[in-house]
Amino acid sequence: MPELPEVETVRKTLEVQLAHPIIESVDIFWPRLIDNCTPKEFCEALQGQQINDYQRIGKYLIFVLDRNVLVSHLRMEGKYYVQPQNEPYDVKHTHAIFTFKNGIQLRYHDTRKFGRFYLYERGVDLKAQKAFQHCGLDVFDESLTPQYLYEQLHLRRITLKQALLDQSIMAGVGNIYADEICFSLGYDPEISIKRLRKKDYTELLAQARRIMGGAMKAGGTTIRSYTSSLGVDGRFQLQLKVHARKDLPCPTCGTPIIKKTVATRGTYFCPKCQRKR
DNA sequence: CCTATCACCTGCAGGC
DNA sequence: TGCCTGCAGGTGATAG
Repeated sequence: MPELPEVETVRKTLEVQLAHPIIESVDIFWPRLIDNCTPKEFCEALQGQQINDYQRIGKYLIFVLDRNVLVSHLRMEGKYYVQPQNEPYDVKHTHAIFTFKNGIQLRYHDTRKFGRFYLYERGVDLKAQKAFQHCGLDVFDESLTPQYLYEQLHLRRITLKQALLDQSIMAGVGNIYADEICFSLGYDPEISIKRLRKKDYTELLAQARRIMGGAMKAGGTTIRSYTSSLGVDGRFQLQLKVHARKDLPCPTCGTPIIKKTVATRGTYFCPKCQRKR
């Protein structure tokens, strides 16, 4: 479900809706949700701690507590709901509930159970932990430069789309925005990354940041049924130019958008505007 | 080290 | 209606 802009929207929403509550208790209904400790250890550790801060790196959401840091990756369908304790919830797909002292609950909902939680001691170097072992620099990290992207990518035998999706280099771009970035660059998603010259990486980074920044401003993208933790569905709709627009006219030239599989992912592009080399 | 493929899960749309 | 297949905004493990 969520790429960087959606996770950022969730982060901001939780910051407003929850502020800094104190955890009364935690219930885990799907044990494998917790990646690096047992549910019992997880629940006992969190009890009594306050949520002090909400952060994000790439697609990871980070809750900073008094003594621990809770890292949450929503993968395909993870969602948070902020609801009062007495409100009914979807028992089948709710896998974790955080109950706060003020009677509010934070409920983690995940149809496909792909999402994961990681618990760390506060103060450890997060980037050195298991959750982040394959996580590169966030799209908006100030130390992310065109030079770095060039060094990491230019010798690899992968397509442009694969490069954009590779979280170990630049973290945060997913399948939707990879297509949108390829469109704004005017490249076919399937071109070899080796076709890019060193100078092209400046534009690559600029367009990645422009697309992701615009999506964050719009509050993320909703296709199908993604709902932010506000519980709104479709209020924030970013206008996508190519993704999920098979057979619809290209916004630039009117040519029908093509859908094909690239790097095992459904990929949309304009066969006329996006050059093969 | 690099790349490709499978595994993890469930629900839904479309074809027959 | 029911069954089957393919597909879904992700990523880790594993096989070459």
